[in-house]
Amino acid sequence: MPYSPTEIEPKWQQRWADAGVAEIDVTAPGDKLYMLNMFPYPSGDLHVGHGRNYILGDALYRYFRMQGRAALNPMGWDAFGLPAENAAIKRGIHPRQWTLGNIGRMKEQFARWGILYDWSKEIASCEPDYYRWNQWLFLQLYKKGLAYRGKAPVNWCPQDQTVLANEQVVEGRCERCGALVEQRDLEQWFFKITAYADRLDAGLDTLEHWPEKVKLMQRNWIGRSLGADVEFQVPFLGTAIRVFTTRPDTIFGATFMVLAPEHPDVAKLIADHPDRAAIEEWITAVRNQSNLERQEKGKEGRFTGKTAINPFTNEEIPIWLGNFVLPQYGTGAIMSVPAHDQRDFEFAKQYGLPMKIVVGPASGEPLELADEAFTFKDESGVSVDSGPISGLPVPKAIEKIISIIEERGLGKGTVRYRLRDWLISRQRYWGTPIPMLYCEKDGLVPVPEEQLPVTLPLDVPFTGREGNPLAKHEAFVNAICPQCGGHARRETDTMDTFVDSSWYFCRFVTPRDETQMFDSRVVDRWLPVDQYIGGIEHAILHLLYARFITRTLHDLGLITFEEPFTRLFNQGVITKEGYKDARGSWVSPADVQWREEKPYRGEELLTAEVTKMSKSRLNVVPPDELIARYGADTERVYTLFIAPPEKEAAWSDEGVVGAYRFLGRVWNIGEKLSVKDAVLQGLKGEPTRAVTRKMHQTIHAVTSRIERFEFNTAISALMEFSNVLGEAPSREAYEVLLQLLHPFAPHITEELWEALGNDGFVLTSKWPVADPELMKEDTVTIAVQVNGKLRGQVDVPAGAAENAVYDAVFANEKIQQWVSGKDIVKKIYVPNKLVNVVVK
RNA sequence: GCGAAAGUGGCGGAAUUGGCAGACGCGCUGGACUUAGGAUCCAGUGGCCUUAGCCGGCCGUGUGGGUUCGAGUCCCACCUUUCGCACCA
Repeated sequence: MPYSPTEIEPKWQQRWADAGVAEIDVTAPGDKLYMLNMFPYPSGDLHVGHGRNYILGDALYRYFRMQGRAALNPMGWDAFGLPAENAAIKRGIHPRQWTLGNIGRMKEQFARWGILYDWSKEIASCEPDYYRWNQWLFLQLYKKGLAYRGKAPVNWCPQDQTVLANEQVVEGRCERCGALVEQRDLEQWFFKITAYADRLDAGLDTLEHWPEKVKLMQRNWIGRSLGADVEFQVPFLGTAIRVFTTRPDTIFGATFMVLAPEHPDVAKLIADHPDRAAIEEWITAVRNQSNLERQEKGKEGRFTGKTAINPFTNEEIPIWLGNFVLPQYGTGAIMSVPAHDQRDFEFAKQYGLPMKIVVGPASGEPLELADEAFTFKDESGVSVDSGPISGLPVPKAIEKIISIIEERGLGKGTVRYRLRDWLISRQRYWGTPIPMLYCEKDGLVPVPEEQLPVTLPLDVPFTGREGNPLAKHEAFVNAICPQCGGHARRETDTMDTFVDSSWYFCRFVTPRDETQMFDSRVVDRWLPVDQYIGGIEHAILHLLYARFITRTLHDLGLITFEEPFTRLFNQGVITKEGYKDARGSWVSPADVQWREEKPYRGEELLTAEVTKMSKSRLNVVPPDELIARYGADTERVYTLFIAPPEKEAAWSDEGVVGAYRFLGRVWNIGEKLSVKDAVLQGLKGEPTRAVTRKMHQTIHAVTSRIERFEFNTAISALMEFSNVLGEAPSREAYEVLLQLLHPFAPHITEELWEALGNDGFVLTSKWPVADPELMKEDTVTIAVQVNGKLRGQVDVPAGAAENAVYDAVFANEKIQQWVSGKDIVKKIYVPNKLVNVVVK
């Protein structure tokens, strides 16, 4: 019988499901292991690029099961979000219906890939029994002052008609739709993530099993910097303006001050300015610019006409307004040290402001300002012309000047963060309603916990215009104030979907609990998640929010851990060639003709570009055809074999057949072994010494490589083993091959396992253990170098004494040609398998 | 500009502690089987030279130096690419 995956795969998928092999009782004892793939947004059809993520997780899950671990592997749906609403507007289908339809299709797809999830724990964030706990969480944070409503300059996406978190703005554009983001002053809901900035930063040091890259990205995003707040007296105001600087050691070189145009003291400072109107006009223009526009326009400033006193030089320094000073960071005011800061330098040059050198190289050579500021950041620089800190290297100077600043009451050493509060409100329908009321009498009133959930009404019209459809739903908007019983208006903003995904991993262990967010005792047993798997695109947003919310849950006394994910793995994306026409539109591969190895559509030459697989680029490989032709096992093996899993990998339709041939060979060996013919019984005998050795080497290799996420080389080791087995089949070794191959190709291995007459699943069999003694080679090949050149090879028994190796080497005829009797052997090295003979 | 990672055949990629570079697979070449092959199986496959053939030799892991008996691997300098951040004082 030839290998026919389409016949065997559905059968085994059904059997696993019927046996409920992945369902786990979280209260039963066992060596727990919580595996988790980031729950997906149910956008519809999955392609082979998505498959990589889940196949990888499933292979690992099956491996841990065979190791005897009580492994939990749940799956759910990050089911709220904009695409559902856009589908509703475009196609008239309700977001819920669209979402549930996609979920159904994706579940089928997971099954066809042979992926095992514990579906008894499935959750969908768009269901009231899930999102009511979002609302409950919101109320707890509100009580603690960690959720608040505030007016702030926010990012507004004119395309999606909603505000965005800072994290969702990429290069000044909406991360989702690419529209240019505008700055607007709006009342919005925030989570006070900044209150946890220090803990989120410090916690990164405890994450030993996270990729360094992700930790670095988070660290940069949190942006902790040490420095000092210093007050500069402003005689005109009669008070001081406070600046933040990370380089207080350069304060003797602060020759002017720059305020953000939004700074609160600006109005007073320019009140009597002769050109007040012009300056105000400029300020308005700057305020309306996005960060991107500000940067593109270059540095611009206006002189206020007023001065401040440098507290160390006692000189009067001019106060300027500058578009490059950010209102949200530090105090919105800076002391400018043009000699030692590139931005200050450019500004000073542009407006002819004075510069003063106060740090020089440790060598003492004099400096001359040319086109750049000198930014000594370490011991390579020493303070000069700086009174009490002159002569000190930069780090020491910073330390000393801060203590002087504090002694003299001018300010203090401070830590500032780049991180800003998390804007969580969205003016969209398909999300968790924020459980707040606006009472005409009592103002802002939280919805009492016993009234949760605030259910999202389903009967709303989707026009795509005039903002949030929820606001037009009278029955939803009108409410009764729980405090005074009078009329209240319900908050119609919904929560950012990142709120949903910042605690879902806790819900999975007790997903049907109707009385609480989760059962703390069970959560404390199963969490933190032992192995979290997902794309690098979540390195900042999701992972930072999840770490933040986990800490708030900890502080609420609900859990005892602070970091939600012990190990993190980010798989790389799958790429494929796409084709663009002259206008830059993507062309369907079906319309591409190849002429002289170049892609054409009709007479038009197209350009080929390798990019991430995506629907819009028309370069997706749908798994259905692939599975119909080669089977899911082939896709699984190919996907894992293609490249190291953390790396980007280029999909190759030809490459797939390699995996298919490999499985075909494994199948054929099984055929030989299971034939009843007595003539072939000889094949079922004991494995030869060479096969036994290879078997143990392979067990060792596959085990250690799976543990290190080196799936590509784990599979190559299995290919080698099967090549050896093909020459000398043996049942014992073959069963081991099936077990080692199972995590990667579960269906074919189950089928062959059964054909050999075994009871039960391979999945539930015990992972083989390698015997180090049997792994060793009998002989060692010695390569001999004479004067650094390879001159011959000798086989010696493994573990031979040095003298025996030496004798064997010189008994070899070939080597003798290169060594004359007069030569003196100076050194002999026997590390593993290479002898190096050096002659004079 | 700042930060991080990576450069190995035609391609994806292997190479515990420095120890036979190119495992495994794709592709390619030749052969077998075929009405057919874009199916399957077998063999070969880094480059150059040498040989009737076996054998043999030289070069080779981005570039240039260094350490070492020995370097893809360690050290120094440089080049290139990718990714992340980007007026954060």
